[in-house]
Amino acid sequence: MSVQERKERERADRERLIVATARELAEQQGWDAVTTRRLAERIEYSQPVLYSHFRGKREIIGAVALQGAAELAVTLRAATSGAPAAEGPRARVSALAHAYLDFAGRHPAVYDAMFQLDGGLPFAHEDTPQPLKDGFAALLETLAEVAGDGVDPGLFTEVFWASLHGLATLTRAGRLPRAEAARRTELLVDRLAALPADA
Amino acid sequence: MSVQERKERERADRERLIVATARELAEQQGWDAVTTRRLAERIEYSQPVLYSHFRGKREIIGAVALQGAAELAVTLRAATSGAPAAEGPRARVSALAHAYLDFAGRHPAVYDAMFQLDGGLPFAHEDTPQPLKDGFAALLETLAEVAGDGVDPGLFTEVFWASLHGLATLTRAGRLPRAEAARRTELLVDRLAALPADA
DNA sequence: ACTCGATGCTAGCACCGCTAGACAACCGAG
DNA sequence: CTCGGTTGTCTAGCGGTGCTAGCATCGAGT
Repeated sequence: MSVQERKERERADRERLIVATARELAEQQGWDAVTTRRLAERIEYSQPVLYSHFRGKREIIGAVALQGAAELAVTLRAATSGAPAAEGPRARVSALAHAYLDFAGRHPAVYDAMFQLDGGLPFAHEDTPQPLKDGFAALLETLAEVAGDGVDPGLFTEVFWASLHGLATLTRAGRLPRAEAARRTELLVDRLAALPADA
Repeated sequence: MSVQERKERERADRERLIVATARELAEQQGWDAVTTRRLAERIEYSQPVLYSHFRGKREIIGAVALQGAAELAVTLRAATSGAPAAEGPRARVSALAHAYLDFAGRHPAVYDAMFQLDGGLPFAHEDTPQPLKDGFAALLETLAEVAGDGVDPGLFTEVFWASLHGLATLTRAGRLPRAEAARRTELLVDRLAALPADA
C-alpha cells in the first residue's frame, strides 16, 4: 500500500501548504485579501481543490486559528517560565500579559482568525479543539496563583483574558493610541492580580 | 428659496431613513445581510441613491456608529446618575459596567458598527467626532474617581473600557459562556476600581 | 411655454464564495 | 500489455457583492 501512503502524504502536504499560504497572505494583506481565487493561484491549484480539503473559507480560517492557538500557548509558557522565579507571581503575570499582547501585535491575522473572525470552532464547550483548550490552560496556569481567595481561578482567567483581548483589539484597530500600550498593560496587571504577599 | 429648503429637508429625511433602515436590518439579520441592494429595496430607492448620501457602505456603518455612540453616552450617564449616591463610587462603577455590557448585548449590530467594524471613523485623534468623544467622556466621569492616586484617569478609563470591550465581544461571540457574565463583571469591577474608603 | 439642470433610474463592471460536469491520469485486473 | 474504472483536477458558470457610467425624466426658473 505504498502508493496510497504516498498519496496521503502528498495530500497532507498540500493541506499544510494551503493553511500556510492563507496565513501568509492574511498577514501580508489582511484577511479581506484572502479570497479563494487568490489562494488557489498562490498554491498553484484551481479553486475546487481547496474545497476537497476544507468545507469552505471558514474552515481554512479555523485551521489557521488552531495553528495560532498552539503557538500562542507555547509562547505564553515560554514567557512565564522565562521570568525569574525569585521575582514572584507579579513578574510572571506581567510577562504573561506582555507576551499575549506582543503575540497579538506581531501576528494580527492569526489573532483575528482565533478571536475575531468566524472559523467555525466551538469555544467554551466540551468539544472545543485541544489547541484552544491548551491556550486557555496556559493562561490559567500562571493566573491561578493570583486569582485571590475565594475567587474561581477559571472565572478570573476569563476576566483577565477578556481584558487582554480588549486591549489587543482596540489598540490594533486604532481605537487606543499605541503609544502608551505598555503602561496600560502594567496598570491592568497591577489591578487585576491579587498579590498574596509582595508588591 | 422655500423650494430648496424643502428639498434639503427631504434629503435629510431620506438620509435618516437610510441610517435607520441599515441599523434595523443589521439588528434583525446581522451586518452581513446589510447589502446595498437589500438596503436600497427597503428604502424603496435604487442603489445609486445610497451613494449620493454616503461614499459607500463603510460610511453608512460609520453613521450608525455615531448614532450608537450618542445613545451609549446617554445610557451610561443615566445608569450612573441613577445609582444611589449614598452607596458610593463602587455602586456607580458597577452600574456603569453593567449598563455598558447590557447595551452591547442589547444592540449588537450598533456595538459592532462602533467598535468591531470599519466605519472609517477616526478614534483617539483630535478630529474624532463628538459623539465618540462624548461616549468616552461618559465613562471617564464615573471612572476618574476610582482611578487611584497617581494614576492617570484617562489611562485608567482606557483600560477599564478595554476590559469591558473584551468581555462584551468574547461573550457575544460565544468565546465565553454567557451564564456567568454577571459574576465576571462584578469581579472586574472589584479588582479595577481602587476604592478610596469603603468596600 | 420652454429650456435646462438636478435627480434617480437601468444596466453593467469586476470581484466574491462555491459547485456541476467534463476530462485526464493513474491504478489494478485480465 | 492492454483495458476499464476510479480518482483527482480543471474549466466554466451560478448567484451574489460593492460600486459606477450614462441615460431619461421631471420640475424649477425665465
